[in-house]
Amino acid sequence: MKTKQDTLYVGSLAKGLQLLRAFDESHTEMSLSELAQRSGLDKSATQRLANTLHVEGMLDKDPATRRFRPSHAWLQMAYAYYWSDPLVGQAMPKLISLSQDLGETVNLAELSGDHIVYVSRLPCKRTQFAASIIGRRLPALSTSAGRAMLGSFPPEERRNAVETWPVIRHTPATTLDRAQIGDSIERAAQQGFAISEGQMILKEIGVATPITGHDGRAFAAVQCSVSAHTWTREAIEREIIPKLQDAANAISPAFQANRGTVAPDGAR
Amino acid sequence: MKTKQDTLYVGSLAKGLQLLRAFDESHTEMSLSELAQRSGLDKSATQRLANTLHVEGMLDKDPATRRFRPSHAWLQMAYAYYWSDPLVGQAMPKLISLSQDLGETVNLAELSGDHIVYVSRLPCKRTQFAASIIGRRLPALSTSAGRAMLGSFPPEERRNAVETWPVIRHTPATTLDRAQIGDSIERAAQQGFAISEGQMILKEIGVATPITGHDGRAFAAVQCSVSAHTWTREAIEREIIPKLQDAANAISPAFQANRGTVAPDGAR
DNA sequence: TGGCTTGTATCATAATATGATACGCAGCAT
DNA sequence: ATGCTGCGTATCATATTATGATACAAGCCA
Repeated sequence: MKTKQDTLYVGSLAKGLQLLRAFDESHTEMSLSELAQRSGLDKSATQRLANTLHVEGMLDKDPATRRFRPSHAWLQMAYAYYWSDPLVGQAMPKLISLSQDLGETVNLAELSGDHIVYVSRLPCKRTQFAASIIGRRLPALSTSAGRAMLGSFPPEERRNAVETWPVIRHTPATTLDRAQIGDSIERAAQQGFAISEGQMILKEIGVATPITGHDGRAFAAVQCSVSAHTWTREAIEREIIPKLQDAANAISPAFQANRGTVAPDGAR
Repeated sequence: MKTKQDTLYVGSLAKGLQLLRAFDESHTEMSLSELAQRSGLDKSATQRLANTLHVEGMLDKDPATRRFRPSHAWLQMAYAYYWSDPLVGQAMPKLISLSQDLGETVNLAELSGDHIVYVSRLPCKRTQFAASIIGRRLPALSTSAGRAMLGSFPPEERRNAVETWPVIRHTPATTLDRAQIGDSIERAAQQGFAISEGQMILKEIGVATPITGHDGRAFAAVQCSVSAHTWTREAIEREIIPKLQDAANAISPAFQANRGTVAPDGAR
């Protein structure tokens, strides 16, 4: 397979990254052969690359079971990321206040292609584990944050997103009908906030307001997750939305440089 | 340079990782030549490897300035890490309660060689930015968490650590005298908790209690950071320590498998 | 014991990464 | 304008480097 580009593309490195990517929610530690399977590399390659990653401190290896798992270095990557993302530093203090004020879980989400990524999470109430850890990537169309952001896009782009961006069923309540999703975004565009219900977890309501750059285009959102058992839509609009909007507006100052996440040249 | 081991060590991959490691607090986005400088690789290598990382989505590249920076993928690494670390899932709920209860910043720290790593952070009060983000790595000897953990080690090992583990001055108040550090750890061993003051940030007090495995050996700690302006040592011992200990004890159930972070064979 | 799977080690081969070099394009000072 | 310098990009012949088939060892189950 000559695959991608040519020179100035180092296959070995790419394969090593494949190994790293083989770890996820349901594959938290793997034997050599599992790794080989999941990464699609042959045994020898896996052996060499995994060993390298181990020696370099990217993978821990249980001396007894010989299984690999992510090392602390994976957390340090997040640490480095935070410093590099100008938004985080700006937003964090306001998010903390907001979280204290609301007493509910508050998140910061950024757009990443057609998904959103939770960049910062401040869990308050007891909450689902997955809802308390950063780096989670979800289809933008299925999240309040994604919809809030899309609401700030020009209509044409918005339509295109609604038609082509991915949607995956996570709960029985996940909206798969793109027309409905479009409506939701339309409403977000008019009201300046988005509410979604039970899209990822049943009985979980997401509320989000967009953080916009100087061009009025959103690239992030302040999001809040509450339980449908204790909150009604009216109460949310009355007590949460205003504070969310204040926070988002406080954060959206002079973010001229919207993160230039452009696909590498022609590829992908 | 034949350097490390031999076959079954893939140099290109290692070099790629070097590039990733070149990013830190003070180097958040870099041009090609900066990257080359900081990683010690020649221009061509840097070019090829950085390009590969970009194509693979590990580095974003600003199309205008041509500078590289960490991509969202770096956060997803943290996401994967969390699932792989059994401690986090166990601890998170208790930490959230604790944080709500205390109204102060609560952290979960793990031992990583002679350093500690903040694995989870729940910022409450307005706090230093660095104190609110995960993955931070600090010399164990200079932190309350590290000292609390060391307190659970057998005396011989403890002594060895006090003598050989690294210490770096971060504030004028950082304790550099190893005898004093030894005393502090001694006290931690007896009392079951450690308090440190102004080690990393002036006027910041750290309190920590160890999370121990079945063998009585600590591998993590619950930590709390408070301001010296509003807290006295007495108040801390009276109001914070008991709750910290409760939390730590609640978390330390049957953690038989203490994280086998062993140095790769003979190397390093 | 024998057959299975999984981790580890070895080795000849050529494919792959290498890094020197050259080009184009900025910005900047003259 | 002109020439200089620094930077990102592209090219190419070379041999260093990664490759993956194979063989060996160790544990596990029947």
